[in-house]
Amino acid sequence: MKQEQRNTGLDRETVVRKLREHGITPTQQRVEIATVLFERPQHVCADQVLAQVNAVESLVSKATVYNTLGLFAKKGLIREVLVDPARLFYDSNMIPHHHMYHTDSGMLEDVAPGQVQLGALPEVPEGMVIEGVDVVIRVRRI
Amino acid sequence: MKQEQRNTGLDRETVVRKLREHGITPTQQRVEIATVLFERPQHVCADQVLAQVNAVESLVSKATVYNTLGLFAKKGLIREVLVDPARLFYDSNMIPHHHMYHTDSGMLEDVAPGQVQLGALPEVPEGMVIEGVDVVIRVRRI
DNA sequence: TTCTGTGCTAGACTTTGTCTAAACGCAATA
DNA sequence: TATTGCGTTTAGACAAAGTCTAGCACAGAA
Repeated sequence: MKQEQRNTGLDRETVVRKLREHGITPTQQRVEIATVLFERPQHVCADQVLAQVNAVESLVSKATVYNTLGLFAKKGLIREVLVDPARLFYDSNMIPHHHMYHTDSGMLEDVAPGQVQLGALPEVPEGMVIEGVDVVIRVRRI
Repeated sequence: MKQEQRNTGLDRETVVRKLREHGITPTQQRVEIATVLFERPQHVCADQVLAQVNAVESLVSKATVYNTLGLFAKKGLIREVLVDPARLFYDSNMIPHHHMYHTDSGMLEDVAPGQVQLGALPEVPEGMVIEGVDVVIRVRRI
């Protein structure tokens, strides 16, 4: 794999710092993937990340993309979004928010948390903690 | 395929009526599948339905199970539940409710709608309607 | 230098779900 | 009774997302 920096808005140092802040050892491959993820706020699946990372030249393998996305999600750098039964999406926007999913087009939109009033959550069983609350508003053409 | 009735709580006529009420032609296979789904309120994936339907003798093919579950969901007889990235679950309980998902065990629990106060929903784009709002509370062991 | 642990990789593999082409079933018609 | 037609079912091939395995590379410690 090459050492050159990808031409992007986010510089390498910022990405490396971000990884370190989340307890992730910043390897070449992880930095490449993180750079793609944070180029712009977006919803992506593993396949798209793989394609974007390797767009110019082959930098990262499929296994590493899957492993890395899983690691990033576990470490709280990105968030899994379950809307499409066929594939798992990842959201690089960690500011709390919900989603609106267009079932006919597959489009996924962010919904500001203020736009959905989520009140009292139910009791959580003893010894359990809430990992997250996902709200997905499914919409379609009339 | 055999004509015998499965030994269950719900009788065939009730199931047939239920299918008709949802505009579904009640074929032998569809009745078998619906019977399994409504034996008790439960969350099942296609694989489990396939196994349960064919537990005693081969009654329904894989393709038909998948097609039928899709049809039932489209017609509003059952509901798709997206919690596990690896497989699609179906919920035969159509009374509005939410879900609590145990990420470490894969267990899926119902949450009464009253336990989550969902307030004002966001504006829906022109020409679109809300198909449903899914709330999933992900919990895990401390 | 050798050992140990972590990360990366190609490619095989698994699993869920879809597709296809043929056969079936049943009702309506002749 | 035979025929036609349409929706349904089927076995098995297929597709696609994601996981696993075994080996290699590299860095730090002994």
